[in-house]
Amino acid sequence: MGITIQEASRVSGLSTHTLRYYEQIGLIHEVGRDTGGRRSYTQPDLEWLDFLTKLRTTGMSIAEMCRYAELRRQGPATAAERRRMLEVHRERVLERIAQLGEDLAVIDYKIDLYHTMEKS
Amino acid sequence: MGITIQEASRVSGLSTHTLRYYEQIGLIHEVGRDTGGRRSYTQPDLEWLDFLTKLRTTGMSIAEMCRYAELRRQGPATAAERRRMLEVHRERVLERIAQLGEDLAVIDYKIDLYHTMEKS
DNA sequence: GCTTGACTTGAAGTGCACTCGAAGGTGCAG
DNA sequence: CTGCACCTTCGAGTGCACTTCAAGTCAAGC
Repeated sequence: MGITIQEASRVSGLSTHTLRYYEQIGLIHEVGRDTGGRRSYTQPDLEWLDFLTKLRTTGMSIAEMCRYAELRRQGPATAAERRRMLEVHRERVLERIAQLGEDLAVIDYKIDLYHTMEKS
Repeated sequence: MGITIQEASRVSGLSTHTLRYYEQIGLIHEVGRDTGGRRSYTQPDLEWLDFLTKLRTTGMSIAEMCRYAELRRQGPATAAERRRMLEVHRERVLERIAQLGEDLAVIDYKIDLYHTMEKS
């Protein structure tokens, strides 16, 4: 019914180690097991992993992701709180992008200086 | 002539610990000392720290910054190599910004979903 | 039936970038 | 002259996010 940890690793881009680690700390809840006790990842699992990865790459800490995952497990009653978490995170990402843009401008300026130096 | 490590910390936004650490690993070369052997930071030191901080916040590793600092110490002959390092880094930053933008769109979409959920 | 390779678990280890602690030196206020 | 804050060096410690290890289990191919 689901796919193996190897395939889930390939699809999600996370190592099998990381997949087990995420499960252990409660980021992915109760991944199903086949008859031999092996993990079996479903489509919803993979979609959740995908979203988790986006939170990670945008700089959310594992601890905060755990908090979000826990709220999610508690069901629809926590929807508003989860939304607020995402909104707070969204602001952080916007700030980060703005900061990167500023710093990039300085780096560009430096590169230009080097070009000028090399030509003269 | 220069300022104390406390003042340099305030101006640069780096802790005194970090300033000493950066010096120890060779990121800032030969910070001057006063008669009592205390560090004395000059304006060029502070400008260099500022640039280092921009490299850091844009994700350059300490190891790569050390490499850049070493080239800088070797003088103008290494200018082209330093420029190339910055150009490579620049590409990484651009990619990072693009990635953040994409992920942000997904987060925005999720926030929207929550709004819809809450209204219905 | 036996080997091979991928799976399971829990615990220990790694790398990065700091961050802190210990032990001692310096300079100024009272 | 004494206390006190702040400086020095060097080495050890911390937190995060994995990553690897050790020891054992299971299914498929020869």
